[in-house]
Amino acid sequence: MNDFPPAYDPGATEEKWYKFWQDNGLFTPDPRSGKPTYTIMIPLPNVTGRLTLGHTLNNSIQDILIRYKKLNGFETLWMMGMDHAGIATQVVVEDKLRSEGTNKADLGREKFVAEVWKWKEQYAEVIRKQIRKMGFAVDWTREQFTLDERYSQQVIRVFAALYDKGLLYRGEYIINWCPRCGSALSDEQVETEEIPGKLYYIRYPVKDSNDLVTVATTRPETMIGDTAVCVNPGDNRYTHLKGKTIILPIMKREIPVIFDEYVDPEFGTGALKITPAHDAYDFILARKHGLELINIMNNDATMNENAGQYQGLNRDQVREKVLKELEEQGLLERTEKYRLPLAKCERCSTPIEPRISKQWFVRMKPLAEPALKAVAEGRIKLHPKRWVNLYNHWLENVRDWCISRQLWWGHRIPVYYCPICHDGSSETDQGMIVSERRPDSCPVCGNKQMRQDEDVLDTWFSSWLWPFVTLGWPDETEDYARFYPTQTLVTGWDIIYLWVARMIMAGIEFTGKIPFSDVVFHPMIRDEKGRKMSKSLGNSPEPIDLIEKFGADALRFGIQLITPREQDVLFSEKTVDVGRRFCNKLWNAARLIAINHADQEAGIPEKLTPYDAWILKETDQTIERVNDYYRGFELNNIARELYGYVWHQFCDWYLEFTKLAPTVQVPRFLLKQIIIMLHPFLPFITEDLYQRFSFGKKSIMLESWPGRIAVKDDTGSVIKYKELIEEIRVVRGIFRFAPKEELSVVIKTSDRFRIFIAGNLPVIKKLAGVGSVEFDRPVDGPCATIVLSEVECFVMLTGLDPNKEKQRLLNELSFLSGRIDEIRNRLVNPGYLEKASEVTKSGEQKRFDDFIDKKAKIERMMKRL
RNA sequence: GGGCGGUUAGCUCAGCUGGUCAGAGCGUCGGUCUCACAUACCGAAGGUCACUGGUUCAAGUCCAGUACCGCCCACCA
Repeated sequence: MNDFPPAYDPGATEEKWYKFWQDNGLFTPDPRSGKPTYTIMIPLPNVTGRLTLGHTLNNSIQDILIRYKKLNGFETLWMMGMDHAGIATQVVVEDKLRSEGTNKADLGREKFVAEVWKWKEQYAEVIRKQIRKMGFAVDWTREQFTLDERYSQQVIRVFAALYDKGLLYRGEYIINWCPRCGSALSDEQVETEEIPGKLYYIRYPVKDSNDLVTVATTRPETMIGDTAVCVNPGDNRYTHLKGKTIILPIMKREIPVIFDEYVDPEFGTGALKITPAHDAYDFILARKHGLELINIMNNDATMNENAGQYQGLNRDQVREKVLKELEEQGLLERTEKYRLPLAKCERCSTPIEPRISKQWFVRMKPLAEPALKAVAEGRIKLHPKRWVNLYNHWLENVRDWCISRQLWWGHRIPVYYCPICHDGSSETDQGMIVSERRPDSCPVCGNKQMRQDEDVLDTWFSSWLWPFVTLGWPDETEDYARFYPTQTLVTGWDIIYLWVARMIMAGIEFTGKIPFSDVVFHPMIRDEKGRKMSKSLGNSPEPIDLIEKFGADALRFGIQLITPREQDVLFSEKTVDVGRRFCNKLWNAARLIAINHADQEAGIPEKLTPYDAWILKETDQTIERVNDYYRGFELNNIARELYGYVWHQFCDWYLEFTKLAPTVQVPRFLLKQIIIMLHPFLPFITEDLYQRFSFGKKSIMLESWPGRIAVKDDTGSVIKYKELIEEIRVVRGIFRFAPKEELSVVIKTSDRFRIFIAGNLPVIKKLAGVGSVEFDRPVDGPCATIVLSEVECFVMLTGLDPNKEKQRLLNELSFLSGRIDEIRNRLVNPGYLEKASEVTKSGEQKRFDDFIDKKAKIERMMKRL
């Protein structure tokens, strides 16, 4: 057994088998096979960084499903690819440049983009390595990147198509502006956090009177851009302000008082200052009431020329100065503590500035309707179901999607402006062309200096096309015909809006088909104390480190084992260690079979030993349960089920039996079934064992998933035998028999079971430490009594204290009495008799009889002590 | 302000359509180096299933409310 070491060493096998699979094209499907297809699109990782444990969880679920389906005869495709991740990537590259003492402005657009490409190449390789290490069966031959040439062309095409359909528009609106990234963000790319802040009460003088109106605001600095004060028309306190003009303090600007139901009289003073260029709702009010818009900020959130003496200062500095000045003028009435939501950039956590800006938007309502229907009609199923609520809520209230980004890294917007004909306004399309290709000249004036829009598209504007562009759409390619629509999407719920809903919309809109039929949401990973994983806390382990320490299989198995269905995962290394030990257990079980059953066939013979029949029945039940769990995507329960079956049925009992009953026939057969069932979770070790045992196919990946096993033989004797052995072990423990002391037992039982025991004496002797077995002999002297149905077993207590045995029996009796009373009450209950099913009733009755039986026997045994 | 999820042994979690559902793993304690595995084996202890009502012959299991924990959405400055 030199080549079968007693401990499993993942490091020695993993790399080899991954290469083996890849070299043999096992990850690459054949579109021309007649098999049904099963496709999963990987949620494209950002090239920005390395994969986290979250990816490990996410991807291993997909790998398990892919491998399971492949074993079940499907032509499987797991599409690999990465996302250019516009802002995220640009941010990190900018940081890198800064640390090198340069910046993107110095480089210029072209050089900067080239720099990002270099970065991308480097990090894509890190991600690929991580995926290989984990054993993921992604199809490398089809790998794609959202900025690949062909992919980019389709993104641009889609932009033009949406424009032609009237689903795109450009306009000046309040958008979320990240001053740090210098770009617009979509609503979904903003995160809000509640922070302690203050509510400032500021007095605004009324023109031509001594009146003052007090407004409440959390952002006093924006008053520089105020263009009105708004009150509720039903608010009696302010009716006298009708037609009045306010003198805006500091700026000395005259602004009107407007009336709108929007204002809540209960909040603050009931008077609201309106800053249309820097607040989303103020902007809407301004449009409604025809107010002036004053933009007071630059791109980096410093004040511009409209801010007068404050020009050049940043937001915090202005706030301080404005407050100071107001105070000096006696216009700051008071301040109070207030918790307010602060909107921050998802990527760099800089506070968002709502800002007027000219951007491109997608009209979402028309896209949302069919997407809602697809889920409502069950054509797309979400797992767990409860996510449907969230999905519906977002789509029913969907707002238009701001897709332009003021970045350089991304798909440049295919819009061209004629420097002569286009007047720069957003209201007219004069001199503006939306085109997949750069137009040679302006179709109106013939000018050849057409200028392309400087902006790029939101990353998600490319990734929402992922399921079909990767397969060749819009061309009717073989891949597209065979693998689209895909089947399962596996993702975290955090991108249900950003990605899932949008893919559904895009799929239906552009291909006319739903892009996938099941969406499996998995929880988020937290550390063992329930904290979010983050770099700063240092609680985010590197998957690669864990693989090196425990093995990839161990990591995959452990993480599935602890992933709950409804709650976040609390991760700790301990769980990976459980996986590691499980692998070692499996390894050693195989090793035992290799030693003891080297020459056996890996099939089921005609005639079974009772042990074979018993374990085959257990195996069959396990297969059934595992299949059920797969149907509901309950991978945690599959891991649990297989763990329990392999360890506690197969190893603890069956393999022990095989040592004592050498006529057993199915160890090799079972080993083969077991490693096939475990293969989706533990690809490396199972392939390694498969090859060691030469089970037939070139790779375990080409095997077939175990079918159900029909077992006709009665397995009752083995089950009873196990119980008897367990009970004797308990007696050993209670009476502190020395480990090597051999017990003498006398057994009274039915003829059948007596014959069974007599024919299998080595088993009870070894597993229960029994020296002599006698049947039906009168028992004399103190003994411990074990009562099972049809069996009485007396363990001779030579030299031991019978009082302790009495105590045990008393305990047993009191337990039984409790159970008997409980069931009796039920059985005489008229409601129960009327309503319980026959199956239930007969089961209960049988249990009742068993207990009564046991009790009577124990009572008899008590007398004997 | 709406909405969702969770609350079961010390810890992390299973418990589907109400009647063997009071479970597993880890941890703890006691005992074994038994020739596949001490990365193991054998055994034990530990919970009135968050709380309060209700439905039912019968409730971790269904309903309502309460309390904590977590999350999502929302234009109250």
